[in-house]
Amino acid sequence: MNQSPDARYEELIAKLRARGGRITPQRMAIVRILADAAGHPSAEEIYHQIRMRFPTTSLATVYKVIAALKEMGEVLELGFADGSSRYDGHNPHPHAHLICVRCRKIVDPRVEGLNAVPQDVARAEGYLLVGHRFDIYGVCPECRAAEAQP
Amino acid sequence: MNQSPDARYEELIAKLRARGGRITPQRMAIVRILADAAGHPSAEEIYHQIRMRFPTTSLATVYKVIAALKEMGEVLELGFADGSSRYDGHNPHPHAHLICVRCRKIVDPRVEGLNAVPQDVARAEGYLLVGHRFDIYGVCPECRAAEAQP
DNA sequence: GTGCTTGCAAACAGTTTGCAGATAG
DNA sequence: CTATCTGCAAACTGTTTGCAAGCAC
Repeated sequence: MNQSPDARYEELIAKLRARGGRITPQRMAIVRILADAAGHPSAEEIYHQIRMRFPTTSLATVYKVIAALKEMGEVLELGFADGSSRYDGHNPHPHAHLICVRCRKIVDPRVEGLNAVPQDVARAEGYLLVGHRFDIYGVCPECRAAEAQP
Repeated sequence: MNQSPDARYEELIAKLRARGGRITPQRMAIVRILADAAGHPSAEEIYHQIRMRFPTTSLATVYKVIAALKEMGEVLELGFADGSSRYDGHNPHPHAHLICVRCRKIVDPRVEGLNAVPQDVARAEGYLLVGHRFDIYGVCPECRAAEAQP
């Protein structure tokens, strides 16, 4: 999961093809953006980036390609209460996220001693574990500095 | 926070009044439902319960009253990716939730060794902690039994 | 050539808002 | 009496869907 953007790109394209999917220019571009992304882009952000190279690409296509990758378990969707979503194409397994409430930046922090918690809690209550989500909300260093002298 | 439904009801009404709010029959009924609720009702569920007693109450009023209680920090909103929300009128502080992906039931599980994690992670990354959210997804015992013989 | 994919536009759903009339204090 | 609250209906917003045309294989 700590592979290079290029390797991740090739992997996703190969998995799409193995599934019987067709490799269109739009799909290549969307997968490229997901593989290169340092952060957790939204559909709109992917859409705007795509438009630089393929100006006729539609937002609907972005959603459809992401949906296919989600079904394959290769993209993690972080859905928010306002109906918007952000996507992680690098690490599709549940992991903690640190979210700036001011600039909406999302990073993957290192978290200790959490791995067994979901399974332990589920078992204790008689549940079959399916997944989990752990979001920590805060103000990032840049936004703290910006708030200091507004 | 482990008070009786009646005490919680009185507390919420008193706080609404102290804020200069007016205590209408609709507000009394909505606060009653939140204070009595064992689970985490949705706006629709509150709306349906209200209608048994005050059949002219509108969904908009339910949302407006909940919004006022949220602003006062007395109700915790759990917003989901589909745009829907569930509300906890008992414990407005962030805490873990165990959510059945089949029947959507939400319970508050006991979780060990998590208290310091959000603050530790935020500090380690230079963030100012604002809050957090920890959802564990699973299939509840009742739904597991139901799935065994469909 | 076949059938998956694209792009447009309309639909969707829970929530929010504007406003006129009702009402708590 | 007057400012807040209610209820209706319309608006909002990111996402999803239906369908005809396009294109990968």
